Amino acid sequence: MTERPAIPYRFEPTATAAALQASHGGIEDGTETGEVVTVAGRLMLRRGQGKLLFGQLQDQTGRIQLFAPANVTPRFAELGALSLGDWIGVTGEVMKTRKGELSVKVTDWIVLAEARRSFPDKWHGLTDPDTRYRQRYVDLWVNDDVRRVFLLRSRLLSLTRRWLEDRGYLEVETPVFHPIPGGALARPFVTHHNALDQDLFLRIAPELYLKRLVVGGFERVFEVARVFRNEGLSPRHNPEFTMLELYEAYGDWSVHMELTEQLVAHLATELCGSTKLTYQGRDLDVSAPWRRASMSELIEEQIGRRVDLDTPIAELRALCDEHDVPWKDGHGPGKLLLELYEKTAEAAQWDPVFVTDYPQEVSPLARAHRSQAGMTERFEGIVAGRELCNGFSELVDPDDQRARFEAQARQKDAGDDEAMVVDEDYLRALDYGLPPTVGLGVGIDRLVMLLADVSSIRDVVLFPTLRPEQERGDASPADAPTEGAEAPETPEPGA
RNA sequence: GGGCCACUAGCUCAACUGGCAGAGCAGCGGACUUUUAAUCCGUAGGUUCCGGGUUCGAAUCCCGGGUGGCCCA
Repeated sequence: MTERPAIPYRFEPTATAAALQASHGGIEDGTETGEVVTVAGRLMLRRGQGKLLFGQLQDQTGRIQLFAPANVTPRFAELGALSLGDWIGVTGEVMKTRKGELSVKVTDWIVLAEARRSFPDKWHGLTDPDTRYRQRYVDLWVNDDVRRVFLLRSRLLSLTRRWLEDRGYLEVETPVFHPIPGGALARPFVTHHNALDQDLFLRIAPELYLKRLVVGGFERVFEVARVFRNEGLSPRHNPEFTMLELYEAYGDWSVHMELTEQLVAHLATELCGSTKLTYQGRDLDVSAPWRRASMSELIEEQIGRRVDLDTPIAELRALCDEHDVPWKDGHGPGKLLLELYEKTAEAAQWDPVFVTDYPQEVSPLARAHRSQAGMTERFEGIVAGRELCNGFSELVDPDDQRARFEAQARQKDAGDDEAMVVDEDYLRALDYGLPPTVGLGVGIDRLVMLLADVSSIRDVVLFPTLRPEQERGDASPADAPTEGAEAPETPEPGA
C-alpha cells in the first residue's frame, strides 16, 4: 500500500480556509450546511480518534479543520497514515462540529504532494535563524508571522505603485548593469561581460538613469529598483536591497518632502489601520507633517553647541575626537559635520523628521542651497532613528555637476573607494538640459520593517544573503530523504 | 575586521563542580466516533558543529577552525 500515489497534473479548489471562515464561521455548533466545497493545502495537524479523524489543513489564507468519519471518508486508513506536511486536496460538506470548530467533512481526498522531510515541531516551530532563512519554504509554513510580513510587503509595493500612478508617475526599468557605478556613495559589485570583454558594475542606485529619462521628457518617473552594495551583512544591511526612486520635473525638495510624508501616512493607514504605530514596543506617529530641522540644529540639540560650515576645522576635529568620531586629514568641514550628525544625532531621533541642509562636500548630485552657502537642498527622512529616505532638489547645472564629479574623482584617487567617478554621458545629458527637478529614494526594506514592526532586514527579505551552506564530508543520512534504499532501517509499513 | 554569546535526535530543549547522553513533539507499532499542541500504551532514533589537547574519564575544561546571533568599527 505504500507505492507512490498518482499525483494529478491539475487540481481546482473552490474555496480557501479564510473564505470559509468568513462565509460560514457563524453557523451553529453541530450543524451541516449541505454545501460541498473543495479545498487544498498542507495537512499540518492530525488527531486520530479511532473511527474518526480530525486534521488541520493549512493553505495560503489560513487553516480549516478536516472532519473524517471512517464510514464517510474513502481510504480512511490511508488518510490517517499521511505525513504531516503532505499536500492534499479535499472535497466535502461544510459543517461545524459539536465543539464548534468549522470543518470540511471529508467525502473525497487526493494527495497533491508528499512531504518526504518532516516539518518542525508543531508547537515550538522553527526558531534557528540560519535554518529559517535558508529554508524559508519551511519557515513560511510554521511561523505565521513570517507570512504576515511578506503579505504586507507585497501589498505595500502594490499600494505604492497605485498611489504614484494616480499622481501621474510612470514606472520605468533602467539597467542593472552599469558601465560606471554612480548615483550613490558605495562600493559596487563587479562582473564581466564576455562578448564585450568588459567589466560591468551592478547598480548601486538607479539615479543617473532616471534623471536621463527626465532629460528625455518623462516628467514623473519611478522605479522599484533592486540595488547592490558591496558591504557587510548586518541586521540593517543586506547586499541587495530594494529602493524606490522617483523624480519629478519642475519640483523642488519641498515637493518630495510632502510626497514622502503623505505616502508613508497613506501606507500606514492602509496596512496598519492608523498613522499611530507601535515600533519595537514604542509609540510612533507618522502622520504629516513631519518635523523639518537642519543638520546643524540637530547636532546642536545633542551636543549643546552650534556647529556649521564656518566652524573652524580644528574645532570640528576636536568635537569629533570628543564624540569618538574618526576623521582623516582629507575630510573637509562638510564631511566632519555629517559624521558628527550621524554619530550624535541620527539614532537619537524617534518621531519622523526631515533632516535638511546637507553639505555640498558630501552631496555630489544635489543642487546648491538657494540661501545657505556650501550647503545643498538635500534632506533625509529619519524615522525611529534610521534613515528611511534621501532626496534633494537635483543638481541641473552641467558645469557645477562636472566640478562635483571631479572633486569626487580626486577623493577616489586619494583612496576613498566609495567616491564617484566622472560620468561623461550623464554630463552630456545635462548639457541637453534638465529642468528644475526633485528626486527621492526610499528604502523599501526599511519601510516594511517599520510598518511590520520587525527589527532585522532579514525578516523582510524572503531570501537574505547568507554564506553558502557548507558541504559536509558525506551526505548525512539523517539529512537525506527517508526514501528507498538509503533508509533500510525503516520497514515498509503495512506492506 | 573586533568583542560577547550560541551550536546536543528531524524540530524545541535538558544533562549540577568533568562521571552511564535524556525529555517533549515528529517517526514507527497499537487503542480510541467530537478532537483543538487530543489522550493513552509500546518502540526506535546521536560524528553532542569540526580538528587537536588535558584527563583514568570530556557535550562539559584548554587551543585552533566553522556557522549563526547581538553589539561595535
